[in-house]
This record gives sequence, C-alpha cells and structure tokens, in this order.
Amino acid sequence: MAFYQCSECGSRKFSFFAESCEAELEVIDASKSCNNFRKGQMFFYEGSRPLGLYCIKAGKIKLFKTGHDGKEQIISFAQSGDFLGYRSLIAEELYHSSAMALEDTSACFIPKENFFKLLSENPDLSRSMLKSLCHDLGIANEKIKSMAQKSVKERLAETLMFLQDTFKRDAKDENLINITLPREDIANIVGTATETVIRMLTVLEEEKLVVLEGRKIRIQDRKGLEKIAQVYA
Amino acid sequence: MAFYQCSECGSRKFSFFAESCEAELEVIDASKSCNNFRKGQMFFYEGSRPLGLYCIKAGKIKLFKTGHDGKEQIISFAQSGDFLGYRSLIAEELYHSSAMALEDTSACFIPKENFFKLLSENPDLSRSMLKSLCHDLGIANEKIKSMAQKSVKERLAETLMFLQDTFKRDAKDENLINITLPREDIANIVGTATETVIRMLTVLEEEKLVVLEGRKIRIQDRKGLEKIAQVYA
DNA sequence: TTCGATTTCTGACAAAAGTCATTTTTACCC
DNA sequence: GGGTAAAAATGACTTTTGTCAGAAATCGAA
Repeated sequence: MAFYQCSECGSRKFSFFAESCEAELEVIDASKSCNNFRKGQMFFYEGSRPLGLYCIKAGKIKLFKTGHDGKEQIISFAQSGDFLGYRSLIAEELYHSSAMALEDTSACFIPKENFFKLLSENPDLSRSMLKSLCHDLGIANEKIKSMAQKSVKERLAETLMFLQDTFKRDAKDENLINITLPREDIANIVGTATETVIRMLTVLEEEKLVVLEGRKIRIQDRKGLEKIAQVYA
Repeated sequence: MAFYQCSECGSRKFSFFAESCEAELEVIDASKSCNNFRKGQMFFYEGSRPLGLYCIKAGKIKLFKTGHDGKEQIISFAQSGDFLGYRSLIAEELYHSSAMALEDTSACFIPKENFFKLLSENPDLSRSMLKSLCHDLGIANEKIKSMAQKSVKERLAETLMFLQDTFKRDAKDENLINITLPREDIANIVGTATETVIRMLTVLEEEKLVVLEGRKIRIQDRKGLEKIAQVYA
C-alpha cells in the first residue's frame, strides 16, 4: 500500500489539518496508515466500535443508518478532505451509522489515541472542529424541520440542490450533478419511496427545472428549484 | 434583579461548568448577568444575532424553528444546567431557531467575548462541549431517520418516552410526564398535525399504554411504548 | 456487441395522514 | 365557583404518499 504524506496531500486544504504546521503533519504521518477502498466497500458498520477516524484523500462515501425494515436513511456524504467517523469517536459511542464507498476511495486512518492527543495539544483543531460540529448540528436541525413540514417534492428539490452544491468541487459541468446515485439512494436522502422520487423527478423535468440524462441529473433552473424548495420563507 | 453566584448554584452540577474551579467560577460571575423570564417570554428569535449564551438556573424552555406556513418545529428543550443559544454562537451564525420559556425561568447571560475566552483558556470545557455536540448530532441524525421512516404513531410513542426521560429530574411521579405541553406542541415535536396527535393519543390510551389525565400524560406501559416505537431494530 | 440483470418507469390501488367544521371539555381568571 | 376563552376531541372528507405488479430502458460484463 502506498503512503501519502500529509504535506503533499492536495486534499489537506479542505480538511481540519489545513492550518496545521509541518511538525504536526509529521506527527500525523507517523501514526497514520493509508488505505484504498473499492466502490461498495464498507468503512465501518453501525453498532461497531470506533478505533480511529479516516481522513479522505479522494473518493466519495455515503453515511447511512438502517431502519428496522432494512431501509437506509442517508445521513451525509464525505469526500476529499472530510473526516469520517469522528462523531461517534469523540462522543465515545458505538457507530450510529455505516459508511460505504460510492466510488474507489483512498483514505488515511488515524488511530484514536493519536487523534485525541492531537486534539488535546492543538486548541485550534479543537476550536475548528467545535465550530464545524455546531454548523453541522444546525444543518441537521434544518433537515428535521424539512422532514416534518415539507412535501416530498419540496424535499427532493432541496436534495438536488444539496447534491449539486456538495459535489461541485471538481465538476466539469457545474449544472450536471457531479455524483451518480441510483434513484433508491436519492429516495433514502429525501426520506420517501423510490417510485415517488422517480415520479417527482418526472414532474420536475416536465416543469423544465431539471433534465434527466440517464442516471445523471442536470439542474436546468436553479432559481425555480429554490422556489419549490421554499428556501426563502 | 437578584444575582446568583455560580458557586452557590444548584444547577451547576448539570452544566458544562460542573468541573470548573473556584477561580473560573469567579471569572464567570464577574461577567454574567442574571435574568428572569416569564412563561411565554422569548430568549431570542430565529434570524437575530447571538450576543452570548444563557445558562439555565431553573425553568423549561423550548427551542423551535418556524416553517414557511408559520408552523413550529420543536428542535429541543432546555432546563436547569443547560446552555442555551451556544450552537449558533460557536458556529458564528445567526440564530437558526427561537427560544421561548415554557414556564417562569431564571437564567444567567454570559457575553460572547467572555465565553470565548473561557473556551480558549479551558481545554476541559472545550473537550466536554465537543463531546456533547457529537452526542447531540447523533441524536439529531436518529431523529432524521425517525422522521423519514417511522409512522406518526411510532414517533409519538418515541416522543412520549423522550419527554418522560428528559423531564424526570424533579418529577414527583416518574410515570407522569413532568411537563405540560398543549397537544399542538407535541404535534410540533412529532412533526404532524394536532388532530393526528389527539387521535393517536386516544389510540395509545385504548391500548392501555398511556393514561390521559387532562393535559397531563401518564406512561402506563413503557415496555409497550418501546415496542411500538421500534427502539429495538 | 449481445445478453442478462439491474434499474427505471408506469399504472392501479391502498393506506396514512392532513384539513376543515363542529362539538365537547378543560383550564383559568375574575 | 361560574363564566368564558382556549384547547381537546370527533367526524367527514381530501390529499399525499406508499405498495405492488409489471413493462421498458439501461448498464455492465463476457
């Protein structure tokens, strides 16, 4: 397995290590291991014990929970520069969700002891994670409101914009959502049935808001989607 | 307005200041102000700028978001020992929710500069908040799954148990939910219509799981509720 | 390229939950 | 302690979304 130095990593600027000094990067290098994950491979499963965290170098990952009937609920995505699996680690809990690679992924694993040492020795890291968690909690609360109050169509519009924004980083065509998800996965973000997503996508296409290009989705009228999603109260 | 010293405060043991030393408590005392809020009074409104945070001495508060049609979504509650309004403060955002006293409440206000100073000087505070936020984010994600996958009846059962657990601290009768909420507020936690909550409560009463005592709700069969809520996968 | 499997799409129907109108009950205030 | 406004409860009906079955399209591997 190849080893990638943090100092050479192009994803570092997107990560919590963006501001870390050379000395700290060397400490991280000394404790980490680099791994490749094939599309479909699992990082961890709900209910298992966190032993550290992953810092994503390249690739895309979905984080999801599994309901009593086996249906997935996608909670979030991770991509280059993101930390993966740190929420449960810091909370000192078992994993509350599972993580699966959506494409071939390369990631570095930092064992928990080393990570906690970094955290206690670096107030800036601690502060930036604190800030990021507060932001994420705000997003989660907003999602709860959406689930409670918005229709499937509104939530789908919201989700399409979210996907566009989230994966625009290395998009060649910024209006073409830069991740290919089966309709089932989209349904598992929106929180509805696959058939309902399919029907609603057809409606959005009829309304000239999106264009369906096979499995890819093009955002045709972002303003129109925002209006439907009722982003503005 | 009376002033309460942190060192004398009975709620401190439930707060992030539980482990703070005398010296730190004096620093907090020096910067804070104590306030009383009448039932129905607002702490802050969605969209306004955080100027600090509240530490609750006594009383109960609801945190909620308002949807485009004016419907509230209750996000969480705060009670003695809880910090209020720190998520937006730390994220450096405008408030994403509003906070209203559900009963007469007494709380101390800590201005943001003083709080950030405390945070930067006290790694233990920072670490315990980090841990707590990670825990809360886990709860929020679980709620998203519930909203997406569970029926109203299942979510109501979940909510009743949540209310019992959350407010059991100074309950005289542990099976009687120790907070009186109108059905509308319960609906705004569950994420459904008021009439639906009323109907489902009737069903749960018919099934001998709860007893409705006016506006108060008694948990008759906790195990039965757990079964309905599908807490166990 | 072609086959086979998976995914997408469509239709018919069922179930869950929302809405609106009205009655009954409760809590609260003088 | 009675009157009143608010909240809870109930009923009828509508809308939204889910489910199941089956057809069409797409994708990926040989």
